[in-house]
Amino acid sequence: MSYVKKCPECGSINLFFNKDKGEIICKDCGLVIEDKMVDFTQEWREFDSEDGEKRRRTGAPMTYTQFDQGMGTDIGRKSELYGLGGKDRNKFFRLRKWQYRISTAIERNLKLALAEMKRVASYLKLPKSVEEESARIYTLAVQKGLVRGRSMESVVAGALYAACRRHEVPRTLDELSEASGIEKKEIGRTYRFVTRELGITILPSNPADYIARFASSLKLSADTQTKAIEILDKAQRAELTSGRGPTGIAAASLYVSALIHGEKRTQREVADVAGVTEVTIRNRYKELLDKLNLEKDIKKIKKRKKK
DNA sequence: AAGACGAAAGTGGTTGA
DNA sequence: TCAACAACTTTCGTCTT
Repeated sequence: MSYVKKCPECGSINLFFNKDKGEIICKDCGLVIEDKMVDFTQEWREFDSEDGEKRRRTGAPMTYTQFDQGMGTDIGRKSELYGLGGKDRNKFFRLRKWQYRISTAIERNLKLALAEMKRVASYLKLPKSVEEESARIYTLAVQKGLVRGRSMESVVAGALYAACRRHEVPRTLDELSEASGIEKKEIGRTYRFVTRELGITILPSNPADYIARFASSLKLSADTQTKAIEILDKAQRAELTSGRGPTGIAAASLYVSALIHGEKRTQREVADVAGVTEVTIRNRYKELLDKLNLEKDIKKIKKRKKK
């Protein structure tokens, strides 16, 4: 297996390693560098604990979701004091004190923020990869001093939102807002600010990414989903999508395709799960009918019903 | 009676001077 | 910093099933 250290596309060394999918992805340009990777479990067997100690070559995985990336040194607790004489004992306490002092405001802030992030992420059932990315973004933001003057929570929410977008598992601002208790516009503001300051480029979110989630909460069939994506595709080619809110488009496509497949949902229902109003769905829906001449499909259904 | 449709006025955010 | 502007929402009345 070739061992990749740099992204062949943009040269970045900022690679993202997704254990579940077995992929390596470039965090900067999104290129999937290596997929279908082999097996990452240890290749030896442990017959007793000593054996394992000897053969283990690495420590715990490095992660951004721990405030010190899982690599800090801990000076132990009292239980480990057993057997230390008076001199050593004093030394031990001095070291503890220092450690405490060293953990500056930044680190304490990070600790708190990452706890909050974990909470929100699990509330939204976000995959680990997104949480990781979000933690990375937040860490960078703290290091650049971008949190100053903003509430920690809002930056956390902004980082999460950005991470979702990057990983193409978009959650709407509304959902983030509900989960974090931060106002929607506040999240949007910090999100824009942080991404701009950190120079993170975010691709405009793709309506297709919303389809699966909306469809499942509406209990629509896989066929309907496929059709909706097909419609979306056509809509994009007809330039109906630029400038419009992606959720509106996704919702309208789903609505139409549900209609075609005879799994009718009311505009209200679709509007609710998509977080837009019926009116928006209607507007998009009308455009879709006009530009993609789907009328014939709809009419066919109606005729079939009459028979 | 519920859902679909459309008009009109209001809202928050972006853009360009 | 302010005004114009586009997208979207809210509200409400009417039509259709």
